[in-house]
Amino acid sequence: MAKRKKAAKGAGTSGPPTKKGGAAAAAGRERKIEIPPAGRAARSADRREAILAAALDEFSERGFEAARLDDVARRASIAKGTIYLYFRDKETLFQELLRTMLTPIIGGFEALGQADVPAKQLAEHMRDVFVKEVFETRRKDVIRLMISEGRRFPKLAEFYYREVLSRIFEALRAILKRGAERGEVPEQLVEFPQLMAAPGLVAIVWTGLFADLAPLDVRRMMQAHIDILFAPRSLS
Amino acid sequence: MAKRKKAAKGAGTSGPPTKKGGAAAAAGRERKIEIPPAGRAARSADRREAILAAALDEFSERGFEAARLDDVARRASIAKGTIYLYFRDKETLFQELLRTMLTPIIGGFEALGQADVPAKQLAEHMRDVFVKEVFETRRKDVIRLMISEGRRFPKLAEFYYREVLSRIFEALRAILKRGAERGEVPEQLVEFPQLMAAPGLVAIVWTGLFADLAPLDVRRMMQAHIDILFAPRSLS
DNA sequence: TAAATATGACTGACTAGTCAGTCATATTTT
DNA sequence: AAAATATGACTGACTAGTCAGTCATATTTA
Repeated sequence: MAKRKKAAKGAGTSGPPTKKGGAAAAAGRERKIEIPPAGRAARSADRREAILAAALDEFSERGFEAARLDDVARRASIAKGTIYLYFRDKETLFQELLRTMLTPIIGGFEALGQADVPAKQLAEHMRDVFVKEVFETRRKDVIRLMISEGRRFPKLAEFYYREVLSRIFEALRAILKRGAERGEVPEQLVEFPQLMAAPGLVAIVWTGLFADLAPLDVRRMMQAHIDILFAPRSLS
Repeated sequence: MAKRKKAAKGAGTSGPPTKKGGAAAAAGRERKIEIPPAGRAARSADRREAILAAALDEFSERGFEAARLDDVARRASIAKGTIYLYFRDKETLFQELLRTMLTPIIGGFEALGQADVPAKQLAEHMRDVFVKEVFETRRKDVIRLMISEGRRFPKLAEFYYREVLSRIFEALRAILKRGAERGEVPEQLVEFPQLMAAPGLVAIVWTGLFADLAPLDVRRMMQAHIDILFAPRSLS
């Protein structure tokens, strides 16, 4: 459909593709298969990042359904069509966003599983990592998105479980098991590491809903939790 | 979201609107027509319930934005327009749904705060109530909706906090305080009753996202949690 | 090196559809 | 019959996704 060109064609400022003398053109047939110019590649990566950043803002402010790609584009200072050069569709953009933000946190937690240190100390370190790397960053918003929308994206939930949660819990279990053997920690925690991570979830959900109504001192709550779990226990 | 806010006559938060003179509609607190013919009132209440039930299905399956009122109507076996005889708009329907489902659970929990029984026993009773009245009912879905969408409905979050959470936590605090004084329970819990309720949140979120991937025995998890919290403790 | 040519990233007007909310009409109740 | 209810076709605001066209930059040719 001819849309309607507003711009008057500039009377051939620069020659449009006139096939011109066939002989000469035929010469350089094949394309050089070289790496794309650095400039373009870099620009491309920047664009992608800008889109993801804008998407994070919009998605966490309005939710997946209500977020408008027009707004994402505006926020990223690009045209809407450009988004589709980088992501197949809205859903893919959403999923890529979560994947991109969540993947990096895995390594850090996993490494902790190895260290052979008193469990309580490890727990306190994990709490610090959580507060600093998740709760005080945009990752908190990403996890909130996961919690809010994950149900409608089973693939995403699976990814999150497989790539993030199960690994963290694996590490956690190792720590807790060692701790339980030394009597530092109740045995039940080994079976339900969720109980160890629960305050992190509470923190994210609570602050999302009631930050103004009833502020929560997340760090202190997590400390209290650790103090309870790792308190010296009587023999049972 | 609502596209255009027209005058939106009549239709309060609940009850069929009296379309009559616009003035009359907004009139008194209580309905003008008290003790309406049984048949009518009953039918009306049924309709309202049917709509709410259908809305719960649709909202929890698709989320607030994606849920279609056409589907709600179909599910309730009524015409779409009928919904608007009972609820002002989609948002009101949503909020009424949450209010209606959540309000009843308050009483039960609050009553527990009074009983003078060992804290652990109370905790186990609360767990039973939670499992039976929340986790094994549709209320679990309602709370999931609250968690997922609450952020975009600050009024609703406030209602939930004021009418539900703060009351439950009040009762919880009373129990925990007594328990702490008797040394049954660590003192930190009094300051952060959230730590007591955390497994409930974990249960709802976890089963929503990972039910298939990694089933969770909620009852046992909650029991483990109670066992940890109420384990005999060494003097500190 | 400069001019000519080719590339593909980028744009945004546009299409095709969706769905909340309305209202003229129909049905039921009194 | 009149009033109260219910219906569902209809409207129009809104938006995901498309694609013909542009233009800055890269590549080739002279």
